[in-house]
Amino acid sequence: MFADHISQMPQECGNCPIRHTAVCARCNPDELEQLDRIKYNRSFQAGQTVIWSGDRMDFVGSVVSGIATLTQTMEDGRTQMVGLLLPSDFVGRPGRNEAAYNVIATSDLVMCCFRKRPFEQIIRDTPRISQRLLEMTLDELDAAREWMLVLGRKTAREKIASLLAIIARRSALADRAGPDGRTVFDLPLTREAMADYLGLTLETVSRQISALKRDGVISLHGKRHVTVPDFARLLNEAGDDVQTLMIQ
Amino acid sequence: MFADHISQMPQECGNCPIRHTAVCARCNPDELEQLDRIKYNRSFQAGQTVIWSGDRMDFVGSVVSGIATLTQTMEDGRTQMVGLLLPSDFVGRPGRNEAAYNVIATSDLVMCCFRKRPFEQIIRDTPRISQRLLEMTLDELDAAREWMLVLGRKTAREKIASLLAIIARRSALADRAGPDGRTVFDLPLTREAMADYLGLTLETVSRQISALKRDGVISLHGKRHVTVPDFARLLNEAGDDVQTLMIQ
DNA sequence: CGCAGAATTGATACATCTCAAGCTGGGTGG
DNA sequence: CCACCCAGCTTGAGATGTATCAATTCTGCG
Repeated sequence: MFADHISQMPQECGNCPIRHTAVCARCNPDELEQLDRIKYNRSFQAGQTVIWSGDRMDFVGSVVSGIATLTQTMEDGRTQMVGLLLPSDFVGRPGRNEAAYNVIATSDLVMCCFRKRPFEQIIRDTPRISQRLLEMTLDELDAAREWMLVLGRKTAREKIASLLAIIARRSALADRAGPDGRTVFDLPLTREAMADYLGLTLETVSRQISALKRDGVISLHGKRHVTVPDFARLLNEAGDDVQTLMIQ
Repeated sequence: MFADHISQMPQECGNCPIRHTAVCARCNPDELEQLDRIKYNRSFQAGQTVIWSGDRMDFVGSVVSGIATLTQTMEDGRTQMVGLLLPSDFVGRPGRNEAAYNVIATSDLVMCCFRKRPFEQIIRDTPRISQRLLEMTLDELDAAREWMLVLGRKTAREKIASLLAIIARRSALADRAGPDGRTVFDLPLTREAMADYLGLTLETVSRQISALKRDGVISLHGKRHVTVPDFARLLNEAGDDVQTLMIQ
């Protein structure tokens, strides 16, 4: 097969694309230097598994570029995605030795990894890092709770609309071009991955995307490139309170 | 109606039931003294709302005794529970001014509240507190992700079995009496609250509890007192990997 | 060109919801 | 002290949304 992973020389933090958004966002030069000493880059190809649930994990790290998913699996194969990792998102848990979830590269992926033991020591000594990690973890918890509402109470159509809205908002590619407020972005997930995100089957995902297209809520160019002519309408289809959400 | 809330004199931290499990768990006497200066107790009656989503929130705090729920609501009234708060659980988010969820007392409830501004200053200055908060937040995130698997991929019967197992494990009342390994505990939730936890209707909850009873997985004494003759069987009904989970 | 993975579409099955009717047990007031 | 009340719960019958099983149809790529 392919090389299990492809090590790369550490990059300069100075021109790192996630320098001001990742766990190191608020580090001063001295703290950055400390992290630099224990870091290394790893690259993965689309489809590769970064780590299996239950495996020993001797690093934590940040997604530098690309997309990965966090999934849980039941014995009979039912799969639920529990995290969607975009650049600057943090992977792994300080103080835990084994991975709790499968981490899979959905696209080609670059990660900035820190050796776990020294990283644990650094967060003990460096409040600016542990507080940034707390902030990021609280954000993830909020996102997880929003996701729980989607999983527990929304219809298939609302789920798809919610996912599209979430991806549009998180995706750096998304921008409202022109005064008409169209939103354009690429879907980073297959239909099956979307199904695992939303607790649906891939057939239901496909049908609901077709329905949203038929109803003019979205239009597709290819399978992955999405245009949303009216973002408020999409939020409305998601069952969200449009007033509250458009403000941000 | 009732008094909106009933203030009480702060209790001594020394004999506080959550002294060694809450956010203050690892404080030294000096740090405890700092927290003591900004804390106050509040009591709520069963059914009372602690705070509404969107309301200004000028405190954070810990559940001292009793049970509360965190819920999200859609405009049409659909409700999803996103947190179940037991003694020592933390409520509120440092750095946020408005509540993101409804917090409702399910039983009579006592909270140890900290004024938000000074608390935010203290966690900036006191690594032992912010690191304990990070640890608790990571635990909550893990619980939320487990819950997402339940919501997204489990059947109604598995959902009920999962909830019973979760409550049994978290409940202080639960104990394996005798060598036969029976587990006994009280349900702290109505059928409707269980439905909101699991993304079901209360009728489905009722039917599935009846089915588990009929099949001998559980027995009920009254509506709330549960006996589990064989905990491994309950975990099996929950769709969980029994090998992994019984070890803890 | 033709293959393989990804996606779409159709027909049917079934789990859960919805609507509706009773039941139960603990508290209250006559 | 008993009857009644009512929130919480159970059970039933039928409706419905999503899953399942099964063909096709795309699409990108060697």
